Amino acid sequence: MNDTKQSVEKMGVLLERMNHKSPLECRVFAFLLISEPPYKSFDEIREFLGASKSAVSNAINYYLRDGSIIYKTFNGDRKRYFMVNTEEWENKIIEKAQSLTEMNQLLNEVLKNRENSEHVEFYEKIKKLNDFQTFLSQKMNQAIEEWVNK
Amino acid sequence: MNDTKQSVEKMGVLLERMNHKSPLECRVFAFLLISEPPYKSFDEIREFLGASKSAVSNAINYYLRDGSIIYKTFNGDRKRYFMVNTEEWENKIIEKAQSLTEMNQLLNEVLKNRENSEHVEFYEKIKKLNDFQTFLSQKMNQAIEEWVNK
DNA sequence: TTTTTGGTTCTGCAAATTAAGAACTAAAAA
DNA sequence: TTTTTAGTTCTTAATTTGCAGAACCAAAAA
Repeated sequence: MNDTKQSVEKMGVLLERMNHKSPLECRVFAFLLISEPPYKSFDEIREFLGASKSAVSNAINYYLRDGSIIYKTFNGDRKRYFMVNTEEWENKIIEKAQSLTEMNQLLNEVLKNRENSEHVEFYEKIKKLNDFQTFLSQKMNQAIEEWVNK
Repeated sequence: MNDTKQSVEKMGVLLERMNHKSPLECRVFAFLLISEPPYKSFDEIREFLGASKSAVSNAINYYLRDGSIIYKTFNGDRKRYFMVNTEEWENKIIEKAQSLTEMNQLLNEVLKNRENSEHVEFYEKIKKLNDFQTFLSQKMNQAIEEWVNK
């Protein structure tokens, strides 16, 4: 149990770095990832994390809207039980892999601005980076497709 | 010129999202990416951005330490001229690409915690995600290697 | 009908971030 | 030697973020 708390903190920190969300949001997600059972009620989450209702409510609703978590209910129990939506997570992985293309946008903007630049060698270096970047994006898309149709 | 200001803002925003640095830091970098010539003095940067010396000083020193920018000097001119370090940028692209492996760390932590879980189907789904994730990381590393040794 | 449950929304505070401004400094120029 | 240049560092102010606490609300239970 205390073990679980430590794991939640550890994974929480990882999530903060990866997903760029607030500490509490990350801990909510981390908890749902390793809690047994993998679905937990509002109040169980709140109590485990020792956080306020408002903070938990906002975190949960953020994830619900975003599709990262879903909830199930049980007969004769008014509570909602929240759990990680693994289907959506696959999409998130794909998105992340494709986020390399943001870099492409940037590099293209640079190239556009430098079309008529006197400083050709700088232009060429940026172009090279763009080629590398494009190459990686392409390989990633191939890899994703390969996995999905299999 | 005003065009340049707009481009700097646009790229600045992109950089904020991608690199998670402060607005001014992002604008300094954006400016160096498209300024003509591609090297600019402290004061030229400060003036173009309409920012304070302290803010510009801190931004520049951040990037210098981090390797993202370098400077050159000219005979008979005491000023340093700062420019984007394209070599380092390639490394940054690689780092970013490899950050997919952070996800692996997380998924492994989840699996470790769930080894003895009753909820096998959830475990299996996470395992599947981990396999996907591992597959992508591997393909990414292959792609990087392929590009670098070529 | 009143009370309880399962939350949601509003208000406000504390901490962190961001950047301005002014005082400062080391090296070069005059 | 004094002054100027090219920044750096320190202090402070303004936002922004993250969250607690309390008031609130609709549906279900009593």
